[in-house]
Amino acid sequence: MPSGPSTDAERDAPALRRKGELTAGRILDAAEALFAEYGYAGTTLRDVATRVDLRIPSLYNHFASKEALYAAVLERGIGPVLEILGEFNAQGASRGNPAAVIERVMQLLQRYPNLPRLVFQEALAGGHRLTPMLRERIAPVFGRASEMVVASPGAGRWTAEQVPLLVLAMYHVLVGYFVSASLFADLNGGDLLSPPMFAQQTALLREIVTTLFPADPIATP
Amino acid sequence: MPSGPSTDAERDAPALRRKGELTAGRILDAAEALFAEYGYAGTTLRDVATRVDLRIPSLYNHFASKEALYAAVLERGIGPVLEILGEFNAQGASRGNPAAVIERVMQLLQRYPNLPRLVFQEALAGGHRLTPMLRERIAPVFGRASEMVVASPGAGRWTAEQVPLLVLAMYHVLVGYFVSASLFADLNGGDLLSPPMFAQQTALLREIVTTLFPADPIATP
Amino acid sequence: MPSGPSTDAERDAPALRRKGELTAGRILDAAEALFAEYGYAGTTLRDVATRVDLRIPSLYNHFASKEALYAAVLERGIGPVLEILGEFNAQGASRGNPAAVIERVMQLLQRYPNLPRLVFQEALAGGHRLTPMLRERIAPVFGRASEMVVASPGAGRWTAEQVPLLVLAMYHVLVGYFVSASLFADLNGGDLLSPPMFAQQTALLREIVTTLFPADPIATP
Amino acid sequence: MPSGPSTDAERDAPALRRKGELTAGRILDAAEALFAEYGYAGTTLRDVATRVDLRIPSLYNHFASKEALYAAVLERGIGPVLEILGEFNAQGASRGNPAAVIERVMQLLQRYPNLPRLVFQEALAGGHRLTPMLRERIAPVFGRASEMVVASPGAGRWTAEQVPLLVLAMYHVLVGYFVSASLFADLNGGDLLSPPMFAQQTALLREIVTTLFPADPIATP
DNA sequence: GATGAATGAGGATTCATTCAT
DNA sequence: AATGAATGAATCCTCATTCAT
Repeated sequence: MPSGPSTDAERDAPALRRKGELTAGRILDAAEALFAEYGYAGTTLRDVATRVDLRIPSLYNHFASKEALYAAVLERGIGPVLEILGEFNAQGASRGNPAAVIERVMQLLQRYPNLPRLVFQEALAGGHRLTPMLRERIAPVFGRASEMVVASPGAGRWTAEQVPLLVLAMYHVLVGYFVSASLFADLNGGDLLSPPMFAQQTALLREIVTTLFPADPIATP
Repeated sequence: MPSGPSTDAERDAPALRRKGELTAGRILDAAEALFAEYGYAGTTLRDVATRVDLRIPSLYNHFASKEALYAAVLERGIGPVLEILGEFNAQGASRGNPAAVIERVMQLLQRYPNLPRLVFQEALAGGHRLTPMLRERIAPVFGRASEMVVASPGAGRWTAEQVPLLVLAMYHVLVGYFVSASLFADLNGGDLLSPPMFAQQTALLREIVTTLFPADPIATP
Repeated sequence: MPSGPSTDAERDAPALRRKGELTAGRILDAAEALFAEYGYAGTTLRDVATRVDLRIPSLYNHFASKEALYAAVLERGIGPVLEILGEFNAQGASRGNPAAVIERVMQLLQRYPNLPRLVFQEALAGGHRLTPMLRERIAPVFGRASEMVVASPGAGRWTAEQVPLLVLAMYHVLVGYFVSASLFADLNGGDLLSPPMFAQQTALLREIVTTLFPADPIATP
Repeated sequence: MPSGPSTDAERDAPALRRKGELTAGRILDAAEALFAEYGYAGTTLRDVATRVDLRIPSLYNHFASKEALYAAVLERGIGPVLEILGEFNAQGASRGNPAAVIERVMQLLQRYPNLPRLVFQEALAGGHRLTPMLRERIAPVFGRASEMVVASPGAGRWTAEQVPLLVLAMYHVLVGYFVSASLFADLNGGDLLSPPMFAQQTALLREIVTTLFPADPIATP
């Protein structure tokens, strides 16, 4: 049980901190959505402030600059995903079941739908704004993914040089799905982010992976 | 009898027009590269003008506004590709050889490396700036691609509902390759746009397609 | 019991608001003089800012746009005059003493010397920038002035159809005096806005009105 | 009968000159209307060129600059009126019939309806753009008008100091009628420039003048 | 005489940021 | 923590003007 506030002076300190963090969170939420949709240059602090019903200068009480806010958004968004991927790889790389990984990642992305778009914004811009730290943490994920593919039963059909490109391709299929959602809705009418469509995409991915990495090693003599 | 009156105004028009069109072309080149890299909001007319070694107001002699310039870039970039895809589909849909199509498209994209990035910029932004005209011309390409997949020999393994998602996935693999080039270089060190890498990617795609749509339907019992 | 929660945000609001309103007032003053002299198109925000010793963007902290600033100038300038005229008419229409009205209006205009020029700028431009609200409030003033003329003792010499034109003529004499001041100085050398000249003009107007509307109805059989 | 063009070389010279002057005239027409409505600053060469269906640089074949065009408009507009007023005064000053003068001026202004607005634009701006030449020619008109008033039979009621103000007032009544036309239409609904309204105004002016300067000096003891 | 292309100067407006309150 | 006021820098765009054609 938490101890209540004792002296008069510090009475509301924790409450305030809590409130402050709460506001910071709301700012991050708003900024994430806007950065994902309009990119860094296309997002203004005015937009962010409006969404949080604050005045612009108040944002500076929580983040030192627009760049810092952007970095925080990326960190908060990418960080957890990287961690989960990391854990997953740690346990599972040996078992090497690509289909299971992909399913897990789809679940992740469903929960963080802005993430793929943020990452793509970055990819388009050359990633120059990614914190070096973030970069350092993204690279190994790619590496481990490649290792996992190599270790998978059906990997025999692919050469060592093809594997990174294969991982890249899978990454594009996964992430592109989210990025193209609004354009696809425009052209085709279907809402890619709706649960049924999402389930279909997951199933399709499973099938694709199973085809490319047949679990039955007999198929690849 | 004097020769028919020729308006003074039109005397030297051709020469001027030629020069003007040339400049317009250079502006489009510069704008295309910049829009592809920095997006619409991240690109300034100052950047464009600097690249063409013109002063900003001169741009307005060729394009009515930044938006109009952007539209012209998209039109000039996407237009030809759509036409080629259209022709290709027209002839080939019957034969339905996805691998060949993909190879052809890779060649196209190699010649227009900015195109995929432009399209993804649009996809991220929701495509709101795509001319309705452009929209109308993109949709059928997707449609015909789906038809072609359905008509291909190895299509048996995929349901009708899966096909559009499958096409979307292939599209992401194709296009994403170009978009991620700079990020990939950062993480992995390899230059995706170098000829050898490019050849490898093409080969990989062929193999993927052959696996997903085995030409010999017997292979998929 | 603690006193009700007072939002942090509103703590020092009054002081700030006071300062802000003061600045807004100074901006209005400067803009009024400039709009009156150079018109809407001929006045730049740079001129306004310079007069108030502010930088241009600061103007936008007080007025949303140049148009909004112009509207505010008109409202602040015309509003009070319309109110005073309204009150005056309300009391005096019955007594119907045109000479008194004119004298009162002259005093008003002397206090708001920019007003006539603003109004004339608008008249020349077709009044398209007058707020509909302002328009609605100007019309009745003209109407009541006409009624007052009709009700005046010496009105007998003018037909009903002539009255509006007569009011218009008086309005032009009144307002034109201020508008032509600088041109008159140029041509004639006299300063129309100097007190003695002003007194003479007032006397002249009284005489003109008395002649046109002789208080002694006997003179008009 | 005029001699036709003789040698081949100069064949079309007069025709060209004629055509050029014609174009210049059309430019002046367009510019006059625009300057009258929007003022000097509010009128752009683009507007003028559009009205004449020319491109902007062509205007420079006829007028050296925007200022020069403005000066030419004023000269062409005010010049004839000044001349006519001059002639009129020359003959009539002795007879001194103000009512006749006013009627004549009204006819003039009806033919040059943009003139009053141009002049008022100038008055508001302080007349700084009036050619010195124009200034020199305007002043004497005012002077002679004053003399005429003094010489008129009913002048007895006005002091020498009042006369210039009286002339100024009459001038405002005359000219303001045209300036306020569009605003009046807005407020009152009547079209001041329609022939019946115009006739009424002329009649009213005659009556006003007759009242202020009774032809029968006996009436003013 | 007419015009396309080019441009310096300047237009209104927005943006990210700071500071006092 | 929140905000009104202020601002330097930069935004897109327009304007009057020139020049080669």
